Amino acid sequence: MDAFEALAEPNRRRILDLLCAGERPAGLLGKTLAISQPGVSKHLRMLREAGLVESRASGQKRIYRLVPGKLAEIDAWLDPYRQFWAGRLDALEAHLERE
Amino acid sequence: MDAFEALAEPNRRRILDLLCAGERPAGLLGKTLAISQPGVSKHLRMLREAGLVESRASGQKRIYRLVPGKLAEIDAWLDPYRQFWAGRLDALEAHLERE
DNA sequence: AATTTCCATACATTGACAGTTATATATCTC
DNA sequence: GAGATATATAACTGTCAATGTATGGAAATT
Repeated sequence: MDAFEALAEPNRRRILDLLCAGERPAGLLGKTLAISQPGVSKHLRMLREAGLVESRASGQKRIYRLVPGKLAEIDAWLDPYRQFWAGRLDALEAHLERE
Repeated sequence: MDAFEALAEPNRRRILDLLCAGERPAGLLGKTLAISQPGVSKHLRMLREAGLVESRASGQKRIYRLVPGKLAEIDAWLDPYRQFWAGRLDALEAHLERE
């Protein structure tokens, strides 16, 4: 499961949104988002396999935290597209098309 | 099909990468990426439904072009996460956690 | 008008994933 | 150590996407 696939699921994005505010135990994530316990656990597993989160044990609990590296990669992937919504390169594009 | 789902498929991202260099007819996209003709057509349909591309007819051909709006939305979604890979807010996060 | 080109769509198959239920494992409390 | 809590995993099911094959339809060519 790569990062793009992991982000395709809305609940997983909501989990990341919560973790953006700081690390959280798995159970709290499930309760906050009203997802079943096995549901959260599997989403967290996929987020882990995608490299988007990490976990550590703390007593009975597993505390999850965001790992920003993969999101930074996506941010970098977006880079060539930024020129489009900046709207600055219509003329350049037309020029390239002519060649 | 929303934009995140559309981006989950590697060939669709490659299509967008090609369109980033300028508009292209469907057939050329398929030939460049070595995808079957129905394959490209269906990927393009999903990209259209996700609002990531638009097409216009030109004779027999359908010319596809990038529509940057949805990518800009994803860019905006990433915004709260940028603080993480900037690495500037560890202290702030710890502070928030203490409350 | 017959043929070719370019593209979309219908159909069928396969595989992956989301959700539920039930169970297993580890930790904590008493 | 017995029971309760927190999490992970297994098994099952329904749904949907990805792909291949075949077909349909519009525009260009002859």
